[in-house]
Amino acid sequence: MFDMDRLQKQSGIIGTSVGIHQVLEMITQVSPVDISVLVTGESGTGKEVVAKAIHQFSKRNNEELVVVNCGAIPEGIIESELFGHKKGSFTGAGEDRKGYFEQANKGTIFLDEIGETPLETQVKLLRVLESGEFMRVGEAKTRKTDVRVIAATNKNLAELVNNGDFRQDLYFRLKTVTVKLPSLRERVEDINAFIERFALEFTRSNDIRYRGFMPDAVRLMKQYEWPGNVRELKHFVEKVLVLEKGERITADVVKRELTDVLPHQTSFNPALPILVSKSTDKAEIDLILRQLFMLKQDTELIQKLLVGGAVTPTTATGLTKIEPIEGVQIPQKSMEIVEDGYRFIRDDAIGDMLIKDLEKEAIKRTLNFFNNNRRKTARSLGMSERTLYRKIEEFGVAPKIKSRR
Amino acid sequence: MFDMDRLQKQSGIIGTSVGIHQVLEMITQVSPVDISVLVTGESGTGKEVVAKAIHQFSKRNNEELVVVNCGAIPEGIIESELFGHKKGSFTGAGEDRKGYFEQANKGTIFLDEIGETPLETQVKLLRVLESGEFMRVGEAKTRKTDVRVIAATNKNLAELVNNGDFRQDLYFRLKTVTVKLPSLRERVEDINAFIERFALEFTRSNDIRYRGFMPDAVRLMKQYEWPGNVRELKHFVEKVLVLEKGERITADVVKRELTDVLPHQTSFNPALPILVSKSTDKAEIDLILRQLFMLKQDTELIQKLLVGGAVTPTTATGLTKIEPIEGVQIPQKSMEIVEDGYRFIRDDAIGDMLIKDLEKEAIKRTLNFFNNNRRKTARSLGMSERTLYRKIEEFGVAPKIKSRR
DNA sequence: ATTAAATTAGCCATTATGGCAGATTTCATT
DNA sequence: AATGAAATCTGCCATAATGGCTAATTTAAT
Repeated sequence: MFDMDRLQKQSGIIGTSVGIHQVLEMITQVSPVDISVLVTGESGTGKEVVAKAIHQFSKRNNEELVVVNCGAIPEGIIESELFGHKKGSFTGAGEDRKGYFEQANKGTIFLDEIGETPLETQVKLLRVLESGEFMRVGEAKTRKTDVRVIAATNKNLAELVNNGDFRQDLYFRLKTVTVKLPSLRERVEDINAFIERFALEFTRSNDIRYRGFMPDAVRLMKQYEWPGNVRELKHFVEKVLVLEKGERITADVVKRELTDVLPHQTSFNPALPILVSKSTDKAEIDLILRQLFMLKQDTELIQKLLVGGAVTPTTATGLTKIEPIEGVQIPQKSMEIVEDGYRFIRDDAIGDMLIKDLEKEAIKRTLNFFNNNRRKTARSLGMSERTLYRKIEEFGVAPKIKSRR
Repeated sequence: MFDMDRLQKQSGIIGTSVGIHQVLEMITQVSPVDISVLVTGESGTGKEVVAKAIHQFSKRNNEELVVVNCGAIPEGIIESELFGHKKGSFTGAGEDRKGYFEQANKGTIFLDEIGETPLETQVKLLRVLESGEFMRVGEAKTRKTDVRVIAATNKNLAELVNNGDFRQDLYFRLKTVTVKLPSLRERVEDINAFIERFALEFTRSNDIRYRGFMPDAVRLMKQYEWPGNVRELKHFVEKVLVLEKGERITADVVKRELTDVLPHQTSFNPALPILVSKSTDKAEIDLILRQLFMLKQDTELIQKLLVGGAVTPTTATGLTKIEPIEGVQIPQKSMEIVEDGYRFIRDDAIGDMLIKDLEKEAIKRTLNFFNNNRRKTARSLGMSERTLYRKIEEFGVAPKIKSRR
């Protein structure tokens, strides 16, 4: 059994509450064992973080972890995505396309929102769970994969089974081991740690001064239900930090902002029309800041989707240019304002990575970039080929697949 | 000839109007025949939907459909994107790579906004259309591909030819078969179906109650010109649903919102900064709301463009290296990104930095982060303090200014 | 079939790292 | 002002890592 402190540190799981302690214990127990895991918990409780931790501390951690959000894949293509299909080649002439199960061979696949999977697909999931066998769409041949499955849901699967929306056999199969994540209300004592963590991360990466939260403000936050759990808390912390512009966060601020939060926050805030009944300049400015902040979150999502530059900025030609608004101090992500010499490392990584981490990632991704060509990778990174081979061995970062010319 | 109902159901083409009926007829006729198709119609009329339907019911439907928005690709890289390039032919071309025509071999390529293609590129398009032959950028070798081409434009190509902006030979080649999509004003009787469809989709996915549109409201909408066609109608439906907060949509609402529609809905109103500096009344508040709503739409447009604009998601899989255009296949790429280890280094740095560079930057910035505290920096980076001192000396990255505690 | 390029890993000299220690300085607390 | 803890800084030495070199093998292009 390995060190719980190390687990918590390396996995990024925050908290000292009993509930989270049980989760950590469960992770230490199930990680080394090649068994299916079902992670349950309300939306926003960190199911993916847990899945990642399990993979990280499993025997498969040098293999791939493939994360699939079953709820976000349209029904029409989900089987193709999961199991692959017989199609024209993408990377080579004549090769069929692999699905996620094939991609995750030897590794782990995380099926988030498993309760959203169509019934027809569930049959096939059960099969691959039990025997590792699957077939690509449009193909008769049975293929094999060796994948550890971690599934997650925020729904009551038993209820879905009763309703006929989920297969009982698959349900029993998945829930061999269940890790239940507590909601934020069930782990109130962890809120302090979350606040500090989110605040520091956000202020650090956005060049906002941070002066902390007043104790009574934190107390108020602990009394709130947080239907959106950790994710909602994160957004809330970030929001008030922006709105208060570097000042200490008081109970008044928290009270005001929490009472303005509606139970179901969607991508567009229906609170908007209610707030317009205020009439002061301050309220208007706050409203505008609030909305701009949410739009900023949307653009942040888009940035993430863009993967920091996989698409050149020129491909955005023709899009509306959003002008800075004079007189309104909106912090810009410092990634967009690159100081001289700070060019390679993400801002939010500073203070959060070992040199070894950097090295490993650099090697892995540069190898990818050069299609696993060792010579080119070594030259590009400024290390000897001999050393590269050793580090590939050390990090386990490249398959023994040959790549020539 | 196959079932028209099945076609309409599976393709998602909405409408019962004569115009749309003719389109469906045309699709049934051209789909099974390996012939080039030109899809014309105003912006927002659903040209891509038609292209997808044609592919779906063609003999090539088990092969790839590659969707390319020619208008969104910068002139400088369009030939590289379409035909591929030889490594080293320009900055960033780390390896040889295939273009869309090669990728779509045996399948279909949809060239949206074909009228935006540069003249020099048109020559090469004509060649690949006629003989299937093309050359990668920076390479002399002729390659072959077998691709069905569907092109689309909202421009009058004949006029472009007269102006010398489009090649006549390419034009004649493309317009062998033309599918002309009617504007929304030409198919007013389809507006009911669109409204219901958009309303249900939007309210369902955003947890908004839906109480329908009053008949006189719909009547008003049928009298509007809809310069932005179906796309504009969709945005309008969504907007009023949000502003009316689940109440039934009345003719007053429609009248108010339609008369408030600005001529260029995609532009950002620079007046906004001015407005925030004044006291506001209801009308101005409404204006603010509308501007903000349009901003939201802009971000939605960005998302759509990136996910579905240049390359269709169906081509996305098996990403083994970071390539600029493949970055557009965002959903799958982001799944790869959440793999363990892809967290610290900026994407555009890969292939462009030495390990020493990373190390130097990491040390420098982590020192900054810890206010020049050597002990904390060394611990954070996972190196000995002794080594840190040496590297500080080696890199010359810190002043001899003391910093304690 | 041929050839150049690439992969892979052993060997050994050189270089880098980390542990340790001690002198000195700085900071926070009382 | 006094005190103790924390931090800075650098020499020394054992160990670990790197890089140059080599050769056998494999792969891809022609």
